[in-house]
Amino acid sequence: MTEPAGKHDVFQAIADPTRREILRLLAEKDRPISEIASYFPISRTAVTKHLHLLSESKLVEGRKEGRQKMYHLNTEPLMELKEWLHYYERFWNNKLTRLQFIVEQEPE
Amino acid sequence: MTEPAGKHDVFQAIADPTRREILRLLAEKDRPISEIASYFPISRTAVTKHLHLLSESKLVEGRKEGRQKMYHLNTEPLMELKEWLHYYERFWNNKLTRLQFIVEQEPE
DNA sequence: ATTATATAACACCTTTTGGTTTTATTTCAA
DNA sequence: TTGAAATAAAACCAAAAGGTGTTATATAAT
Repeated sequence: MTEPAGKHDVFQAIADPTRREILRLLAEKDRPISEIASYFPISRTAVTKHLHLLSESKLVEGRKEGRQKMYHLNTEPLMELKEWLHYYERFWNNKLTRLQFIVEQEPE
Repeated sequence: MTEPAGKHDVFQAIADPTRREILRLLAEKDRPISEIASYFPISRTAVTKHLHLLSESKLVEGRKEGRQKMYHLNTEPLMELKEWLHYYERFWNNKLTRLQFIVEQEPE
């Protein structure tokens, strides 16, 4: 039981470069939609859609604050990604082991 | 200069569950197209397309072997993902720090 | 009260994605 | 050499993705 995943999982969410950039912006601090949108050449509506999708995958949360909506980063879902990646880490380890071996064999 | 990325980067490549499953299969061992396809309910042609895309992002390599084409996993491009993830690791660390604090405060 | 701000909710458009089927081409095997 | 196996290549299709613009609606500020 790994979560229903609904249709928009983390993998989907981070596939788009604009969305990754949004996450980056929210990593610095919480920001309202209009501020986020100001960083992109696309329409505010388009940014809102990206935020909705990121919301679905729980990577961001929005709270209403006066007349603006503040968005906040939530990295917890990235754990799934980390775990997924971990499975493939042994391949790198092998490579590192091999690299280590080569380095150790190198003459002065 | 992080690579031209061509249009199909790693993030895109792993966004699709079928493709992730293909990677999983190739992690066990090299396999020919038909064998890979046998694990999915979709057509062999569809699987081939996924393999092409994975090839573009260098996550797999195919070599012709007799009349079949063997595919091989290459995890190196996943490094980019790992680095990307690493940026967000500090948030987890913060959470762990907070958790640690809570646990330490807990009475016997 | 009125107006400007910030967002939400629609309707709509174009390209990409993920899939199909059909038609070659190459290679092994009988 | 004739056929079956394995893939490649092409044309096609529906749905989703990423974008647009327009029209509400709620909130602040004057």
